[in-house]
Amino acid sequence: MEALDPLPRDFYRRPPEIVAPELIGAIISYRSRTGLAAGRIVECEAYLGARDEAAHAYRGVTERTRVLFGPPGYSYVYLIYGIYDCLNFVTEPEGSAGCVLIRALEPLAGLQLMQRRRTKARRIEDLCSGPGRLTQALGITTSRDYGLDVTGSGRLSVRRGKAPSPVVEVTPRIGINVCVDWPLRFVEVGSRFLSR
DNA sequence: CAATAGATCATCT
DNA sequence: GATGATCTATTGC
Repeated sequence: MEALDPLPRDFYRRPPEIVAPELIGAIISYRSRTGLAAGRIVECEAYLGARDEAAHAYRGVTERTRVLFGPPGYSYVYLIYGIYDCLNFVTEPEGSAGCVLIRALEPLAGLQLMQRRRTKARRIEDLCSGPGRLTQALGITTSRDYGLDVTGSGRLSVRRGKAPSPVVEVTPRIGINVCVDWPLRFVEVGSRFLSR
């Protein structure tokens, strides 16, 4: 797993609607004190920044959205509904604020660790199938993991997946109430590990 | 199986 | 003071 190269910063320095479909099949790994956990991205969504009313960056720079306007290839983590953390990767050149929300993973490594963090998950399919679920399974939190460089070998990294490339399908995004019809959600066709 | 309520708090108005 | 890029448990058919 460590043998695969991380995706370079240039990969992220492009529009999120281009980066997102290419992230399907890529591998996220996270090292915590208790061990390593990793999964393959099977579902994600693009958020476009200034041209996208559903994006956090739409209303400009704030304390929370600061990293979104910085250089690409960093983590944007935030708390939603007071309970769950959501993981995004910053795209676009510095000054422009696109990002990709990771919505579901196919668990690959550290399954036992994930299981321990998500005692409510009864099946493997429930471990990482949702934005709040995967952060819980990996142990990612807003306070610890905001603004990490994911292009190196730090505790959070994203690596290119193995061939063959997955078949990707586009659908509208989930859980928002503006720009509802925009085709910016990307999933691996036929995956058992998607969110509902 | 589908619909719905409740949890819970950082961020923004 | 209102509002979420969600998840789970519970209720009802």
